[in-house]
Amino acid sequence: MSLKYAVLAALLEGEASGYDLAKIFDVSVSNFWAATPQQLYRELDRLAAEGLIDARVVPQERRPNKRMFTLSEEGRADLAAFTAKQPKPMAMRDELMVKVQAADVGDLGAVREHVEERMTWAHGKLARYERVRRHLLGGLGEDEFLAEGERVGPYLTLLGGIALEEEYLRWGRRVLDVLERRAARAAGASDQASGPVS
Amino acid sequence: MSLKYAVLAALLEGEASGYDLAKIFDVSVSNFWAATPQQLYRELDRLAAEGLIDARVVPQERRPNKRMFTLSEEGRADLAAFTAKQPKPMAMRDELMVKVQAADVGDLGAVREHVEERMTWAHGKLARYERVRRHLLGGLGEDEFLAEGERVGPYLTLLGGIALEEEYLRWGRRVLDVLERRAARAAGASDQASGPVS
DNA sequence: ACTTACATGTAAGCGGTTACATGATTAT
DNA sequence: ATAATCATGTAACCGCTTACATGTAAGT
Repeated sequence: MSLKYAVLAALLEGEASGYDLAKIFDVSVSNFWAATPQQLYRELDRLAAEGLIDARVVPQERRPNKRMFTLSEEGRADLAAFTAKQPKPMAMRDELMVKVQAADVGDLGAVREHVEERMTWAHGKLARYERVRRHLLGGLGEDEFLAEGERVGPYLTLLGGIALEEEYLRWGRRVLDVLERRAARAAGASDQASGPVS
Repeated sequence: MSLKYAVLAALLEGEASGYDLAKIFDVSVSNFWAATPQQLYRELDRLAAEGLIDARVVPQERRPNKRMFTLSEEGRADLAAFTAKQPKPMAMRDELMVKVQAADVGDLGAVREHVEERMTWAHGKLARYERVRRHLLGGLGEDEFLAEGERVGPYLTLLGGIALEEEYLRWGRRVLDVLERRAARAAGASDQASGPVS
């Protein structure tokens, strides 16, 4: 129900095609709103039908035509009204956490690998976030930007995303440490079962 | 598709009714998997039909009968196999973040209030997590528990939840600080427009 | 008197996911 | 050669959310 507003908020940054939005959602919005390209295309159709965004078709010679979308005045007003309404609580779904929760009765080694992969991913995300951050700051120092910049919203949500990934990394290191000790203990226990080495 | 495994993992803790699970999901699983009671009741029906959990009806005199569920051997095996499979990436949907993202063109004061409310909520959640934590540790020190405890999974996901909420609080303080300065600046700008106070 | 806890259920509708389909261009 | 980028779209299905429905008992 409010992918709608995530899209309108993304269009505050300026005109974009469905494809552009898919990328934007992938690199910077994904930290608080997940959406697939298909969802975006359908949502854009609806928003255009509602008059909250304006669409224009840009013919291209060597590529498929594209539709570029801009926020309409109605869309901007609707978005502004949305900011005043009570937000729904955050909804999260993370399979990795379910696997960690069940790690003791599952495959300890596999879970450790999953955690490692997620940490690698987090590093990549942080690198991309850092680039977005520099782009947003546009050469200004953070304090200057926060005091003088036109829009701080995207910067603040980005800070949230960065903090989240960094926290994820700290947590991941802890988990790996504990699970490794578990695996060692299990190995030790089976050594004992088959007779300790004198 | 894998509320399924979140439920099976929750049943590792022991027999529970749908109602019990709703509470468990509310106080400790919610940090990585959101589910409503209705979802749980339907999922439990399915899991029982699949033979992954065993159900028994407990007649009660002064209350509605309840169905108590336990993980079956098949369920335990299925869950163990699940831990070895590649996890899907985390999916998050947070309206508050969308509102912060659009704060500059929306209602600054309302957004600040939303952030404050969410911080109050986070404090409550942390207090509950702390209680769950002490319960899990069962009097042991953390290091002891991690080395000797039977199951560390639930403790590790709890640590993740705690870290997440603490991070949320730090981020929230930052956001409030910046948005307050914005509001002050806006007030200052309108002072200037209507003539500064000498 | 009112609210919270206990304990489950049906049904409609919306939103999200997955599979499939097309087809040129640019980079490795 | 192969993969990735650009650029959209349809259709089917599954899962999730919301509203409604029921009824007792204990606590404030």
